[in-house]
Amino acid sequence: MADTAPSSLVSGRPASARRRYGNRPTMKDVAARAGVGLKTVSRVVNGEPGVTPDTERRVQEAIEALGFRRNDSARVLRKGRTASIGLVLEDLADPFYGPLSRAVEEVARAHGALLINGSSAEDPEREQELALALCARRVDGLIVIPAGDDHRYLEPEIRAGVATVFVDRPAGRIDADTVLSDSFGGARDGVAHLIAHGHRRIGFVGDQPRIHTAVERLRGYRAAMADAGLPVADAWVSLGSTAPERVRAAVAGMVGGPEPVTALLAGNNRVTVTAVRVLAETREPVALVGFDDLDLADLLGITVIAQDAAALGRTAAERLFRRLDGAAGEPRRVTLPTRLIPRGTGETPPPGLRK
Amino acid sequence: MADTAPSSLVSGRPASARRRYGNRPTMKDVAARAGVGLKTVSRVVNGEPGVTPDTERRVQEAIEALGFRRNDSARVLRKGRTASIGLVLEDLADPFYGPLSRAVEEVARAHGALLINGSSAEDPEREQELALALCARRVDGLIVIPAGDDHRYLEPEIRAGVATVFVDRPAGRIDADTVLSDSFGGARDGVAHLIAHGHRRIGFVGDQPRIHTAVERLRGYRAAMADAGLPVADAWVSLGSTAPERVRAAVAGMVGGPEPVTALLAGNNRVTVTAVRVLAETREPVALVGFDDLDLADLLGITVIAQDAAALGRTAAERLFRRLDGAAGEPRRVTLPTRLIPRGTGETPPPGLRK
DNA sequence: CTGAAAGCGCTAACAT
DNA sequence: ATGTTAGCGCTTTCAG
Repeated sequence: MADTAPSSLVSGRPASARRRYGNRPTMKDVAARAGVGLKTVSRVVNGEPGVTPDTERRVQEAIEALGFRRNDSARVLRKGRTASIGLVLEDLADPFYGPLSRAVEEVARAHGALLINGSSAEDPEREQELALALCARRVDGLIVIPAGDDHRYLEPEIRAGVATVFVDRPAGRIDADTVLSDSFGGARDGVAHLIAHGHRRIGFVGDQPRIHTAVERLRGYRAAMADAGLPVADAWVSLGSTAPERVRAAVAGMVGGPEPVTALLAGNNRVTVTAVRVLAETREPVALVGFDDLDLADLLGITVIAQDAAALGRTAAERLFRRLDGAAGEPRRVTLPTRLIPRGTGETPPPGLRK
Repeated sequence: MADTAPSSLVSGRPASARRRYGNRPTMKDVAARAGVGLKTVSRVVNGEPGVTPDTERRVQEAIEALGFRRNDSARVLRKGRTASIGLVLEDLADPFYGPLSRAVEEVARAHGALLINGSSAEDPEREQELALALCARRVDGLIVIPAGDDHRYLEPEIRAGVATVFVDRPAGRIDADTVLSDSFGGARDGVAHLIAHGHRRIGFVGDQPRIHTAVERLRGYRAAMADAGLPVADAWVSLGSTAPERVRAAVAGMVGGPEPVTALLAGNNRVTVTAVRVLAETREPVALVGFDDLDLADLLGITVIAQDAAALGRTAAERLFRRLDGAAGEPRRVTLPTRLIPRGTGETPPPGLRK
């Protein structure tokens, strides 16, 4: 066959020479089979006008017969838009981020875009690696839940036109659109709630201090205590890893120390879960308010400060697509409110006030 | 400037003519700035050998100065592999699928691939639309948690070389690699557990009958009852939507009917959650075993048949990449075991046997 | 209404 | 060690 002929002598590439994409037919193949020009196939595939019904039918038949499917990689290269966005989050397995991601996906879908997810595992390097890999794939936009606190590495990308929105935590050292929950206000409200129920010695167990929300929630905790004129003992505050062992030790220290707390604010869902386990074993009941709602928390009667993870994702995605649609203007910061849901653990009075 | 000159007269495209990808520099631009050939830039970017340290440095400088990042779309077009895989699941917000997806992501990452997620919302059409969109993007492989029961639409894709693995539920009308949990065995064990604790009238509330796992779990339920020589009243079995209202009605009917059940097998995590809520309000305690583990289920003392969602995802992804690495052979079906975790609700004896 | 030609940005194959 | 050329499969442009 023509296999050995120099390619410059044959206009078309012989079918047997196909290798890529596991032998997939191309528009050229469809055109040849339908006896039409390449562009006509393109028109049919993309539903563009200017094709007679008869021609269209012949092309459709060839498409069916060959099992053709448009190669979007090539399309993307030509068009310059991938109709996909990237989402860098901490851990897709975390019940907080699942709904957030799903909400982003729904907005993307409404805009005809696909979503590429990546988990940073709270590792700044991995966040950067992921975000840049997504940029190399030329996602149209990027939504980032930061693990690190320096996002200058994204500057060239943003300048090059990658719309970028930060969620849940603010960007570090760059100015960018951001959507946050009101961590400060939520924590303050939670602690005020405990104070209103008679507590004076209240502890706070939070995430690592390099995480923005952890610091904000601590601020909220301190603000509520200060507002009530209450002192805060050093032993009542513990920031660090949310690994169960660490949290367990922190909680145990607070309830078992010389100045034992009678109530606790748990800094996020993982902390809450462990705190509930530990407190189930204490003799005196300890009041608890957790940041982030949990499945089944109602059945367990856990009082929480709920964030709306889906709203966070939706808001961020909508802002992203508005930018992609050409919205100009300064980066904006949106803060979504939290909601205190009393369910029992937060309304337990301190021992002294008990009936 | 040369802007108006016909492009055939100028070797390079003037910088002002760039439009795509928001004005991004290309390798050509980098080459020009570094005063080297295009291929040399490619070598540096890809870490290929055969570049003097000095040349490399000059190229790196040009890359930095221009903020160049390789366009993977073009690379993909040329190489024929996208280094990405697709995962079509039901709902990323479901606590069962989050960990599954995360496990797939980890395996993908180990193979240098990105993961594109899509939620079918249990809609067969949407599943197909998503799967085919992923194929059009030329994902190297596809992992599908089926919503529909006819996957012949994937035949051309599979023939064209898209490695495909089904998880959690089997493929419909095509033969393909599949990874499942042992729904039948798990349900049978769960019901046997209840029978061993003295129950005779046991109900089953499951998902819609078009969902494979629902049917399998029902089979397991019936097998255990039959093994014990127990009859099954029609009123004790209810398949359908897992929406809270539907489940609530089904459970209420079973515990309040003329032949009230003393124990219940909940067909999946959503059913379990609602069942727990309903049963919390009944006068007589009703025993419960739930399919799928839940966060905090230990604190609530809910006995469950646990599936390992992460193992499901990991196993499927590993099979996928083995296929991508060239593994041949017939499609294989793997069934992962389930594990019964007694925590209380499944060990409650029926009223007659109570102390 | 239809098609030929150019080229998106990159890599493979082949010079030099 | 470095550069040149062709072409991945599609869309854009422009000519019939």
